[in-house]
Amino acid sequence: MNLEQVARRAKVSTATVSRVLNNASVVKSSTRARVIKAINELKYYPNLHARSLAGGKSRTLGVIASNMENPFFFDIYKTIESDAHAAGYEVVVANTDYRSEQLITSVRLMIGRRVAGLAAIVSEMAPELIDELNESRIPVVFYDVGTPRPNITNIRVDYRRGIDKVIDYLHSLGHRRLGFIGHHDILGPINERMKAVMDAMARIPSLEVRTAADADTLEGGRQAARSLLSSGFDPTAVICVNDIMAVGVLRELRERGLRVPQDVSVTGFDNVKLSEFCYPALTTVHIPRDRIGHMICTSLISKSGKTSVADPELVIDPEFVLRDSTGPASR
Amino acid sequence: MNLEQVARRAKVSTATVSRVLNNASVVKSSTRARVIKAINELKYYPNLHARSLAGGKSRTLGVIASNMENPFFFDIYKTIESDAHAAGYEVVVANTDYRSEQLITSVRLMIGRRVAGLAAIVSEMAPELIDELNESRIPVVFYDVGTPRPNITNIRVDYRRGIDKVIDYLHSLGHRRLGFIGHHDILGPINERMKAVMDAMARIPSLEVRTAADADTLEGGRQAARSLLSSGFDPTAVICVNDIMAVGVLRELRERGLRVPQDVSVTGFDNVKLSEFCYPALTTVHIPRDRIGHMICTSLISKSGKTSVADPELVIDPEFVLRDSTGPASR
DNA sequence: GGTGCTAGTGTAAGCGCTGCCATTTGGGAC
DNA sequence: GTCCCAAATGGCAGCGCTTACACTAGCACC
Repeated sequence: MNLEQVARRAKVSTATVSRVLNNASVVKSSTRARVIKAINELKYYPNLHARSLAGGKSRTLGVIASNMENPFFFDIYKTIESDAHAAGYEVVVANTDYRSEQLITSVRLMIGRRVAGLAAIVSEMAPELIDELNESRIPVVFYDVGTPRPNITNIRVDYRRGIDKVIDYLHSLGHRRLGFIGHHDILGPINERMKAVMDAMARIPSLEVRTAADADTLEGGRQAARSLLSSGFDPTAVICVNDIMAVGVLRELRERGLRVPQDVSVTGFDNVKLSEFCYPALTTVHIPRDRIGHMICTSLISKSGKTSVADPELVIDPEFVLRDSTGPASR
Repeated sequence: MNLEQVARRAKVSTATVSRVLNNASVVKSSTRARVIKAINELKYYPNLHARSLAGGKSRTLGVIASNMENPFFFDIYKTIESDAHAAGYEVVVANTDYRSEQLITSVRLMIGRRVAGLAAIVSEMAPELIDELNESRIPVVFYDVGTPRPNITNIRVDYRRGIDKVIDYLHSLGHRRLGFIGHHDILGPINERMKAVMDAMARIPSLEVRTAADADTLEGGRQAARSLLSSGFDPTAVICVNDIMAVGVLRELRERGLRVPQDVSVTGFDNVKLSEFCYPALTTVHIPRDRIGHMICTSLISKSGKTSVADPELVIDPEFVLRDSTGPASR
């Protein structure tokens, strides 16, 4: 089933069918009607591969995320998807599981698909990609990592400020022994969130901080809490790198008979929907995922075609959200 | 950057480069090495569109789900993805948001992409699709809806049995006034879960059931609970169509000062990871999402190529999981 | 020196579209 | 009736790849 058969049936040329399909240029409305009739009768759906091969473009955006299982990433994805659909684009996703090897594979896959734009919402990085990406001439947005370059926009959240807000708040409540829970990926000394915690420690001398890490899942949060606590360390507050892990921590504390916030305070990050629905509701830091999604889409879709010269770095200042999982230090 | 340039650089023909790329047939290892060198030097990545156009196939599976935001769907997707990758396939997803109009769009998109196989993990349906799908000759697996046909495999969970297990258990604890919370999609009288509840009511005369529905999200669960309770109905147990909505219900009850399970029992469905992490942990029904994912992949990948004649209908019997959100009826 | 293999490569015909350019058609204007 | 100029269509060359099929060595054998 292809253009030619439709053309034959409608007694026109393939070019005309193509014009109808792309509702471009002027096709006499009687002709158009005949073609559309043929298309429907034959249940014809254009071969997208042929289309993008011939057209050289693909009206598809690629989204690569570290962990779609975490609603944080998914929320951004959803916004991108709906914006893209509104603009007539499709979206294809890929997961990296925080592995930069997988990032490379995924980027190459996207290049192979000749996507019209690529959003990398990842915290891992692979330097060799920058070159490949640049040569591919695909507009790219990095969220979280990377530095701005021609054709590459960067969107970042000022995690440091977010973490600082959390730590200052906890400090004001008398907390001095803090646990910090991250996922494996965040352990690298280059990581900004880790650094923020460490810097805060330096800034506020009375602070004692221990860290633990595990997978970026509910279960990972629980495991990390377990290893943090069973080391004999006895924090009055646990700061978590995100809400999902915080919910995991909540469970571990509950099972150990520790009350939140009376015995231990817990904080999340991201302000994912779940943070309001868990018990107790999490004190967290809001990251405007919809705004990020919109920014990404705008940047990608406006850029495809035009080669913007100066690509800005956009930094977002996250907002502290007080709920029920934090309280005065108990000891 | 294309095959020809690589060929020129390696001083071979495009056919040979293609052979190397598909590591097919016999290529002298010295030649192969030269080609690979050229590929790397040029940072060449094959145009996937051209590939599938020329080859007529696409080594891509399509997955269409009703609501990827719900981990139930996502878990199945994840399994499919990892199985697919292991078999050298890629996966593309689409969401329908329970709208059959969107289902149609997505299916056509997948046909346009000439996917090697299509998994529809949806509860909505559109009859006209069956024909289109059949004519497209794409192997299809439906989860949850539809009836088996040539080239279409069906996988179902016996929801009725699951619901029955829940109702019987609650009944044995003395519960007589039950709330049933679903998402909008489930309201249709044809829906099996709804029917199961209604049939149970008929089966056990002393039962009184009221239903409420909202979106398939945490917030939707909460809203549905709100409308159920503010109608003046005072259930001793609330049965939820899935875990996510149940967690939403949990919150609403908590905010109304109702204790779970002392005042009201709550049950979920699916046994999503979150059901263990919320408070109180949900009594639920386990649906083996990994098994479903494997079945889908097996069916799709083995089928692509061979035209299996008899496509079985696979029915899964779900298992009751007792946790902390249920207890004896209070009144 | 022929003949018959096989292993390794090259040639070229599409795959189903799009987009440029050429061609036809149908009215006015004269 | 002629001429001219849109408006509407058709023809066809690619897009970058795969895949018959054809071809060339190189070697063993009679």
